[in-house]
Amino acid sequence: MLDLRRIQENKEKITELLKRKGYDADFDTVLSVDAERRKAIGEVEKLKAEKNKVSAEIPLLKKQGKPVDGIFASMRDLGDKIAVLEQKAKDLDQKVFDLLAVMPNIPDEDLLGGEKENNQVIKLVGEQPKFDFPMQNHVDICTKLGIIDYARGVKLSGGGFWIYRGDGAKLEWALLNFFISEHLKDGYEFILPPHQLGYNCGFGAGQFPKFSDEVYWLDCDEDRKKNRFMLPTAETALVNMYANEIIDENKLPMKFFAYTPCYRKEAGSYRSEERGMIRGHQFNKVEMVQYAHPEHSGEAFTELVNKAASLMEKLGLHFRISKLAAGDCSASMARTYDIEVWIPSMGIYKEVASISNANDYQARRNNTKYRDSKTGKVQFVHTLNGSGLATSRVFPAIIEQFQNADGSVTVPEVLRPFMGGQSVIKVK
RNA sequence: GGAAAGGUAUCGAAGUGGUCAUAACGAGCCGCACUCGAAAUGCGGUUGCCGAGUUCUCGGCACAUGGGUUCAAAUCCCAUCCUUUCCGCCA
Repeated sequence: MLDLRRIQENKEKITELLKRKGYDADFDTVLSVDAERRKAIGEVEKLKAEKNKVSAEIPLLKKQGKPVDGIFASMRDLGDKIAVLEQKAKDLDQKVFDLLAVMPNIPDEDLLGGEKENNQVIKLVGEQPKFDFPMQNHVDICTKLGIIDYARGVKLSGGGFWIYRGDGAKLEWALLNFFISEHLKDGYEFILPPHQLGYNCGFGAGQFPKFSDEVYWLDCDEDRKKNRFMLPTAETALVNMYANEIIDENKLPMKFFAYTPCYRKEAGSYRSEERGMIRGHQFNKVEMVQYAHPEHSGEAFTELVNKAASLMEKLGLHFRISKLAAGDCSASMARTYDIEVWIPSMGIYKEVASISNANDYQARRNNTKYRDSKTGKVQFVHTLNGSGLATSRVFPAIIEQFQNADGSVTVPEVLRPFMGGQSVIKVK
């Protein structure tokens, strides 16, 4: 949610920044509706003040035995007038809210405008592996090794689902355990949230109302606001834990991570170009979230990027870090860096982690505040999130980057303690 | 799923149509006094949102949420949500 006061003061600047995101903001409409709203509120409050004044006098008059019937009649009229004006003010307030609710976050000033083509690679780690044998893609390798059962996954649930089995399940679980153990070392609190969330969580995270068709809905009430949905990322849960609360300033920054599956419709994506588990309806992810003091959210962002990158480095994978152009950042985010892993069979880098700073955008939507000791005022916190990491891209990258001539796959050293010391996955 | 009780500030809790909503009473927290210091004690302070003029003041709103009755609702009525206890069912 954008700050209307800030828009009022910096209309041109913010309009220009949002243009970089490809969003054409109509601030004149919101501001004029808001002016109407404030005027209506002024009128209502004036009448209410009068009503309150007279109401306070009634018991005194009664005590003195003076007649009050005439006053009752005029108060009834006043009440009717107030009701009409109040409804008007309420409608205008809702209108301002609705207009603001669909506006994306303001991108940081150092971001380039435009979409993916303007993303900047800011770091390249390792190098593309060379194979002196015919390279295979991860779907073929996994199928031959019997560690991912795509066919039976489809049988159970349709396209976009698969079954991890045997060493595949062990490798997946080892990855998650490795991530978890690293985050625990860094002092992040481990959270296992519900996988079904209420509408308010989607709104608070900034995914609703615009993108509410991209998640799986449960229940069958016609009103979506009464239903729950399967979380598309643990961020949606973590970022709403302190909604409507005032956090002690000295508790900031608060650092969390959660493991959950992520459930996404992924409607309209090109399955044929993204074979195997590159894009599924359910994938596992460990997600990091920080609640930060506004003055220190930049440092928190760097920390999250470094944490995600260090996981990739410890796995020994070749990857790069990209700073996203404004138009490639999601609506809620002011800045995003992606960590992208090399998928040899596709010849491209695929996102395994996305680290973002929402600034106060999410906190404004779900009312998450802290009391500032300097000013004594309550203010919105900054929320940041980052994958740490999603396995569904890391898994194929491991399979492909660490494949051997005989069709086996070498297990990264850091994962071996979580796989009972197993160093290679081969046909049984 | 059935029954009962309940939801008021940071916490406990009083208030059962108006003259007790910053909201009694108790605790916490902050400041001051007493003290060499601390404890104890005493005194004072301690909600958020919105609007108007803007270092302060004035006004409005908020007693789970949304409606209703009334000149007037924390209080009466309806609906919804949540909590606790008991019963039933159960991985």
